[in-house]
Amino acid sequence: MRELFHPDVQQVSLASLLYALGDPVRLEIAQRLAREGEQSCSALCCDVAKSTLSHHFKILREAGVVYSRKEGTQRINSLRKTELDQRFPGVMDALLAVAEQ
Amino acid sequence: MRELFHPDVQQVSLASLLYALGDPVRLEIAQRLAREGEQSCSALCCDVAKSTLSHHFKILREAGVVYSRKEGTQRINSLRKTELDQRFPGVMDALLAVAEQ
DNA sequence: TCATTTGTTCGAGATTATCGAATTAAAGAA
DNA sequence: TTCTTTAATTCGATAATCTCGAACAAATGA
Repeated sequence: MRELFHPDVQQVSLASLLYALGDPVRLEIAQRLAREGEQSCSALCCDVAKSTLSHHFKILREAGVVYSRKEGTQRINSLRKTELDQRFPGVMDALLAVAEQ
Repeated sequence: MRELFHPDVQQVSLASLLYALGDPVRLEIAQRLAREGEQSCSALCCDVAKSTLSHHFKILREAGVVYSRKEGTQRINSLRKTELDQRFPGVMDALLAVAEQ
């Protein structure tokens, strides 16, 4: 498993961020990473094929939402909250607060 | 031109809202409606075909972002800000503030 | 070395996006 | 009324993206 690409969040557009979060599965992943902290892809298993989940993580990574580091045979994902807050002040907090209901 | 469907914003999911705003053209439309007030589709002309623009408006309408009323040969669009604020507290304000930069 | 676990990549079929052309609807002029 | 203009939607075709299962790759441990 080779290292994955992570963009500089400062280079990410708001539309890209919203696109990444504009899918029920991806939004739930972001929400759970925020609430439960970093975890592996399999721990976040949603009811989609694992290849589809991999695709969703790729989109989240490329939008700067998620950072994935490898640890053994798995990949641990975390929300890039600090960087997102810097680039998009108030946005993640508002989204996560609404998603909490 | 028949009347168009407008959903109850309370029934709209956060993912649907983000999906609708997760496109550069649609995000710009929402942003301009917020800043400049209601206006016709043609006044908002972006550099896409008008059939594509019509498609974008349909998505914005169905996500509860935009209300369109007919006036003569044109359609006047407005942001459903009050209802969006009620359903998604703080979200539109945060997005519009970031989009301002 | 071999099997297991965890994810990614590949290839195919389904869904969605974009465009130009045709259509509909309202308004105004002849 | 009939014709023209303006504004936007709908249609049909092509392009791009999504989802899935199957195959593959990389690290772990028996």
